[in-house]
Amino acid sequence: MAYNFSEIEPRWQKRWADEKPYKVKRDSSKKKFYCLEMLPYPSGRIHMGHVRNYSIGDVVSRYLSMNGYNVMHPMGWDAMGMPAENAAIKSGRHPREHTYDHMKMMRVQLQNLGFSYDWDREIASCDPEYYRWNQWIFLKMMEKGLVYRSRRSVNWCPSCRTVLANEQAEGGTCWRCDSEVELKELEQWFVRITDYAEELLNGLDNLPQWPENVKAMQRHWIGRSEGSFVEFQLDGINKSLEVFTTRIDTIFGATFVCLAPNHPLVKEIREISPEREAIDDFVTKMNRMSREERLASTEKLGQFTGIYALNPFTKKRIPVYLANFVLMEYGTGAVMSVPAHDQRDFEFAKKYNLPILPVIVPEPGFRYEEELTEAVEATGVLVDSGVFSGITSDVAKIEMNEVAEAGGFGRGAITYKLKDWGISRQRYWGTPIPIIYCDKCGIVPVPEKDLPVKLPDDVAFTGEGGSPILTSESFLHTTCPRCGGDARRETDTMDTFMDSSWYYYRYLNPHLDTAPFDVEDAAYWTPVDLYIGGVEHATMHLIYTRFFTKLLRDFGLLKIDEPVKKLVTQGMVIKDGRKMSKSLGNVVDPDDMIQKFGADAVRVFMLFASPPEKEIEWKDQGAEGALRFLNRVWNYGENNSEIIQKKENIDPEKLKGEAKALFQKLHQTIAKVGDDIEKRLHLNTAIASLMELYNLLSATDLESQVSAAVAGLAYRDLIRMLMPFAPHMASETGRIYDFDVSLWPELNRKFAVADSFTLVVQVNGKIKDKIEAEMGIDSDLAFELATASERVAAELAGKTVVKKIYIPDRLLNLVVK
RNA sequence: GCGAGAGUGGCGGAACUGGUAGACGCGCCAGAUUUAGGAUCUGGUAUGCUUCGCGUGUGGGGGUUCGAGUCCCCCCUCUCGCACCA
Repeated sequence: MAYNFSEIEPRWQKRWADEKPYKVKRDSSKKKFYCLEMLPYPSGRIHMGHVRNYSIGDVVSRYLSMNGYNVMHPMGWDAMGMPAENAAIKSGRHPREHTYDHMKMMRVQLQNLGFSYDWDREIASCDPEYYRWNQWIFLKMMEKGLVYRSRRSVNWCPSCRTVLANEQAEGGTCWRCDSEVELKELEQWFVRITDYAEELLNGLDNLPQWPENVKAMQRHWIGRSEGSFVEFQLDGINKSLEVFTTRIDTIFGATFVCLAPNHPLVKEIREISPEREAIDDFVTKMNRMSREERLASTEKLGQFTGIYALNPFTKKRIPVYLANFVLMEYGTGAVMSVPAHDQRDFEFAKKYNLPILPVIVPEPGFRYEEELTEAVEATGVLVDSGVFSGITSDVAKIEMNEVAEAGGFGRGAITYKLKDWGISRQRYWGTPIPIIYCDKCGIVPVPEKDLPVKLPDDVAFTGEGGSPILTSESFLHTTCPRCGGDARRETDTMDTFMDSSWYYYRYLNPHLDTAPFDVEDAAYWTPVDLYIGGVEHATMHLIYTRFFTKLLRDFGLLKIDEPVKKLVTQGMVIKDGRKMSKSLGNVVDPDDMIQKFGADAVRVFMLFASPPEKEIEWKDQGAEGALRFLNRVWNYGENNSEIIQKKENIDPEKLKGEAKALFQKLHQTIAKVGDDIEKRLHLNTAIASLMELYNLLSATDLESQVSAAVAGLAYRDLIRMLMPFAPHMASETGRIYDFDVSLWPELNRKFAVADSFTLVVQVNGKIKDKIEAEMGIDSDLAFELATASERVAAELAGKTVVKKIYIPDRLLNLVVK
């Protein structure tokens, strides 16, 4: 009879839910392993990406448990955020109801896949019991001076009606809804992540088990740049402007200065400039340009301001321009332009006929043409640079910084692309920022004893007039904790990336009400040993979460510097060569697949088709193949139940022939599968070798008693090794034939090697023959065997062997003349 | 443009330390079983030729080596990320 997954799988799932075999406790006598998968947003349905992500984690968790590790394997919900609130606006139902319904449905789906979570540790970030600690962390940060309020031009999504972090507005569009992002001035709460920029950058060097591309993305995101701030006095006005440059060594070649069109100084300049109208026109034109248009073209556009600046080194008077390529978000929003040595400045100078003045000789003997065709960006030796002429760029940078600092008009400086993290969101479904505004006392933090500040229920979800929280009278009005007078609450909520920055610490003590988590539990369980998730979180979540770990460490709660030892970013699950999406109509639903092939087959196919980092194409035929394999194994059991149940003692030393070969294959497989899971996470090759073991087992003749005994053993161990991949089928098999599937088979290294090998004989590097030989033979014996071969002998006839290269147990190469 | 990674049969992929290229699976072909289909089982499946054999072959070209999918140099293509970052 075929393996009846639709009866067997639910039965085991129920048993696991009832008996909780995956519940864990701190136990210092055991080696711990913290296996974490990125928690899902409760959208209502899990998708194939989740299935893949969680299947990988489940194999590792189950495998290590079977090997005696104390494995922490939790699951929870990133449950705040805009979709639930948007749904509430449409349906009138409270976001909480949506969210809890969704979590319930998805929990069932995850249980249907047989994942080994300790469900008693489940968390939901929308639970006040959880977000109370977001608020607590916020207050702690405030105590340490790590949060501040500031009026800033921020990324505003008109559709979501909220502020977005830079990371959430990459490419000028909202990361959630893709609408075009606008700039808007708002009072916001900011977190000083830039205080940790240097450590976040340097820490990457201590993460050898993180993928190189993720580290590169983070380095780029942090964007450290060494250079100088230099102040330029404006001619005839008592004002100065500050530029940032990494090439102060080229300052004698600066022939103009450029400002970002939205630079604050522009307002003042236009007041006194003869070019007032032209400035206004240009600024309007730039503002009108969409971000897309701006990105599409690299054409340099500029406008003379009518104002001149004085180069502090040369005292020369140079024009100040507005330029489209200068970004207000970076450095000071102003640059000194050295067209001879910067390509952008060069293009600008060409277009507006500004002088180009070379001041660097990149290599000895280099001559400048009458007319440059492009900027010379290499460093070298300074010329025409006053007292600095003749020294190298490197030295000049240091000396010029010193001169600038002594003269009070500049200094060496480091800038970052990383910005402080704006966490205010003008939405309801998030953690309330625990702040009270009092007319007398000003900004007052909510005292710790009053936490959590809970989300109010008396709100209307109309989709109009900003955050729904503004409709709650009970929430808005409060009393000042300092003076007791009337006061109002902060109505902004936190970016949900705050929630997900530390959730895996809360799993340790999900219901603790005196602290976010227990310090000693954290000392035992952290860091996370393996973290699996999508590469789309390479910058945002994975930078924030590293930042939070450093914060919590500095609060005295953690003893680690980095949260995650090994990071794996799994590839996408695609269909018909494309990303699955509703609009393409190529979405594969996990529930349908479970119904069709069973959870075990779905899991096995997902893991078998590709190594984790790579993309994977969903194919029903592939899942069919996985099911076929499980079925074959199942049927072998049914046909040979006696020998499987017998459990005879085997003396490996006395084995011969087929029995010995199978025994050796078994131990080779134990070694290989263990290595593949532990060292490389190549679950595809682990499954392949299990298939190989089965293929040999099914081909083994069971006539002799010894062979049958070894086959029984091999079958039981095969099932044990299948347990992490296909836990339902393995559990049921173990139950039927009465053996324990909770332990990984013990490896006998002595038998994990074969006793013969194929000696490959090459002559001048070309394969001439393959000869079966005993393991461990020496070079002379190998040569003897080789020359005994007719084909090799024919090759050697009449020639001299000049060199013999013998690679033990593999190959013999004879170099002949 | 910059950064990271990848190019191996019809397809997904394997080859871990420079040592038998194509494990394992999908698909396909043939056979067995079956009234038939499906399922199952057995065998075959890189390619060329003069096919019990010989040669060629890991995107292209060169190099190092007794030996290269693997190491080095140049080029091409693709994927991902960033993108006027001063």
